Amino acid sequence: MTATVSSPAERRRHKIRARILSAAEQVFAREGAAGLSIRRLAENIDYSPAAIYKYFKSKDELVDELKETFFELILENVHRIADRSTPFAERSRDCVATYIRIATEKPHHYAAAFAGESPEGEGPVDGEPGFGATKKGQAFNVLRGMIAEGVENGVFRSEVDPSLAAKSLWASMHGLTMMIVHIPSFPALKANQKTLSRENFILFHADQLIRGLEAHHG
Amino acid sequence: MTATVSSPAERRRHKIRARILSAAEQVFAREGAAGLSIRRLAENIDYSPAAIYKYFKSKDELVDELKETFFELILENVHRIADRSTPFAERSRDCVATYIRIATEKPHHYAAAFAGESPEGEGPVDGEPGFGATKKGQAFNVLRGMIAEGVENGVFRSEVDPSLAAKSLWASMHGLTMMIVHIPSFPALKANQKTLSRENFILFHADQLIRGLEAHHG
DNA sequence: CTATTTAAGTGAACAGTGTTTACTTTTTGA
DNA sequence: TCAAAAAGTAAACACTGTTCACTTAAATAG
Repeated sequence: MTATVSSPAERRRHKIRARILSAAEQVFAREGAAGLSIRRLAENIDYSPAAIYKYFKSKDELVDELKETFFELILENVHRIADRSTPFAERSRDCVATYIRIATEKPHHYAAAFAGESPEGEGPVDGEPGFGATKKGQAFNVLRGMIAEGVENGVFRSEVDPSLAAKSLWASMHGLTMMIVHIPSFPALKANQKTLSRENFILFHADQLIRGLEAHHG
Repeated sequence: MTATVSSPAERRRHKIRARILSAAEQVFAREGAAGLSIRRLAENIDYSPAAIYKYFKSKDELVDELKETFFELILENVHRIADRSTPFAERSRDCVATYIRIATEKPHHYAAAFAGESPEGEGPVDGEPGFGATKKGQAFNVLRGMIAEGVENGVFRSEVDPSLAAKSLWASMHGLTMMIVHIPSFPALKANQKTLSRENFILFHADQLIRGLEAHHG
C-alpha cells in the first residue's frame, strides 16, 4: 500500500522525528508530561532545545503523538477481543476488562490522554466528522457496535440505545482506569478480610457494568 | 463547640489566610491550577509573592485547601440526599446523580482533586487510618453505607460486598464526572435523533449503575 | 562543478513559573 | 520601653516553553 515515495531527505527527517519521539517516550512513560522537558529531551539526544522545534511545533504536539500511539495500542487489544467468537457476555466483559488493563499499564499516557492538563481542548467527539479518525473514537465505535449486537441478540434490554449506553459504559471504564491511574494503591481492597487482586477488581467492575445492560431473563 | 480561643493575632492571621484563599478560589475556578500563579495571586491582593509563603508553605498546600473545601460541598450534598426517607432505589440514584451534578459544576476543582497533576501523591485510601478524616473518604463511606443498606433490604444482590461494590460504583461515578469535566461537549448526544440533556444522561448513568447491583426479583 | 536556495542546527534571549534567602518593617508581649 | 517574634519584601536561583537572528550543512538548479 505505502510505496517508497519518500526521498532520502524525507526518510532522514522521519527517522530523526522517530528518534525524538522514542527518547520522549522513555521519559514520559516514567515521569509523565510534567517530567518531560524540552531541554532534558534535547540533551538526551545531543541536540539543542531549539532543534526540537524544527520537528515539532510545540511540546503539546509532540506529546499528542505519544498519546495517539498509545491509544492505538488500546484499540488493537480491544479490537482483538471484540472479534473473538467466544460467548457474547464473556466477550463483552473481556472488552471492558482489556481496555482497563492495557490503559493502566501506562498510567501517565492514559491520564494525559484525557487531561489536556486543563479542561478545554480535546479532539472531536461522537457526532462530529473527525471522530472516527482518532484512535479514541475508533475504540468507542467498537464498544457501541458490541452493545448494538447485544441488543439485537436480546441479551441486553431492548430499550437501551447503543450510542447512549456506549458513552455511559465508556465513562465507567474510564472511571476505574482513572482511579487506578491516579491513586496507585486503588483499589485498596481488604474487602471481607480477603485481599482481592487488581485483576479481580477489574473483572468485578466489568461484570457489574454488563449486568446493568442485561435483560432479566427468567 | 469552638470557643473564641484565638488571640487577636491569630484571628488576623486566619483572616488573611482566608483572603488569600478567596482570591485564589476565584482564579482557580475559572482557570484551574495552571492558571493560578503565585505572582498573579500576590498582585491581586497587593502582596509580594514571597508573602504568600508566610501563610502556605507551597502552592500545592494552598490548592489542597481549595480542593478539600470543594469536597466538603460534595459531601454535604450527597449526605443530604442519603439522609432522605424517599424510596431506597430512588434515593440511591439521586446520591449518584448528585455527586456527578455538584462535581461537574466546578470542573477544575474536581479534575485537580484527583490528578495531583502527576499520578503519585494522594491522600489515604480505604483501610488506612486517616481515610475517614478526609472529605473524600467520608463521601465514600456514605456510599458504602448506602449499598450495605441495600443488601440488607434485599434490594441489592446478597453476594455483593458493600466495600468492594462502593469502590466500583464510585469509580463509575468518577468516570462520568471526569468525562464531563475533561470533554466539555460530553456527552455529545444525538442518540436516536433525540437530543438528551446532560441531566438526562446523568440519570441514565446512575440508573444503569444501580441496576448492576439490584437483585432480580420476579 | 559551482552557485544558489533550502533545511538543519544553535546560542542567547524573552517571558514566564515556584521557591528561598537575606533583609527591613511592623506588631506583639513582658 | 525594649527585646523578641512575626509580617512583609526585593532580589535572586533554578527551572520551564518558546522565539529570533545567526551559522552551518545539505539539496537543487544552471
